[in-house]
Amino acid sequence: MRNPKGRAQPNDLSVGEMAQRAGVAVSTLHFYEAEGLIQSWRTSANHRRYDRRMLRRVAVIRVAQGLGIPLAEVGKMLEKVPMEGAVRKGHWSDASEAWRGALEARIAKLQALRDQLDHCIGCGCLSLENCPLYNPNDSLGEAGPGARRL
Amino acid sequence: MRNPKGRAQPNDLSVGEMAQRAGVAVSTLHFYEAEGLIQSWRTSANHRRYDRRMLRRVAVIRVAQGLGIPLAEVGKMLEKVPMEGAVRKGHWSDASEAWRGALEARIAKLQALRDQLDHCIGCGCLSLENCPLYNPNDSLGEAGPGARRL
DNA sequence: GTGCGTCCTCAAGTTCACTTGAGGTCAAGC
DNA sequence: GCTTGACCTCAAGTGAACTTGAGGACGCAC
Repeated sequence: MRNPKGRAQPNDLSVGEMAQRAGVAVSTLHFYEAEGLIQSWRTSANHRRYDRRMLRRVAVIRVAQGLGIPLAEVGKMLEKVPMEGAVRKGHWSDASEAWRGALEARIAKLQALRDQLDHCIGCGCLSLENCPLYNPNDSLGEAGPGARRL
Repeated sequence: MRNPKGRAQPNDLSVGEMAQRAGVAVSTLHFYEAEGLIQSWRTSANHRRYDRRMLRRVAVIRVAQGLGIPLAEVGKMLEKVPMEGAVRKGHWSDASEAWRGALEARIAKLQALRDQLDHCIGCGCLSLENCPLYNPNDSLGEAGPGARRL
């Protein structure tokens, strides 16, 4: 990506600037770029330059990370939002729609945990079968890290 | 732990039984035990036997895991509940109390994400400074995996 | 022309939460 | 007496999400 706009964009950000403004390490941006989550173009000195919209993408990635959603999922969601060309509001809302169900489920689960932690744990219903909280098979980032079965 | 009760407890569970009932792999139980999250005694054949209350501990661990809370945090919370002797309801509610604040915060964050995903992402406020969602420094499992700075 | 700061790449290291594998014990059933 | 199944230990591997380190390039300032 060697400056697709064909000219210098003084508003574009260097890695250092991006890192500072997004609150992440430079190495993290390198990593996200290698994973295809964000994109940059290069100056003649081979330095990265980021369009400001990448800031928004990074912010979304971090929020999702904070909620325990794996990068692969975030990546799928972000595919709906173009990196170049016009980004309409509709792109983002299309993307967000895909997450609504999972978010709702997560909220419900957390609320159930909060409301029932005393009672539910106290009464033993967390011993599995009857508990509304304990449902091993749900998706979107609930798998967690670690080696998985083949 | 060589049967502290001094006699066979026919209601106690083997690893296999525990694994099946808790919905986790046998290796996971070995791992949790090595981490001090659960406890067992051994038969004369050196096989593990679990008190039924360990089922509840495992369930709590799994729920917490599903919410992205790291094992170290879960361990601290579980320290409040004794592994042997009488477990009173108060033990669990004491333990749960420590989590309330963090759970509330998490719920609020998720709700904000749900309610504002369209608008917030669409309008660009996720570009950091103004966004109620994007707050890099909070605790209880929001750090995520990976190498950390020394 | 010599620092200094910022950037580059690529390989290897790290943490967490497990899983997998090799090699072995023990009790029950045929 | 041999196989089968469930269990044991200990070491090493795995995947995700990064970080750290080595070695080097570029551009500006003095």
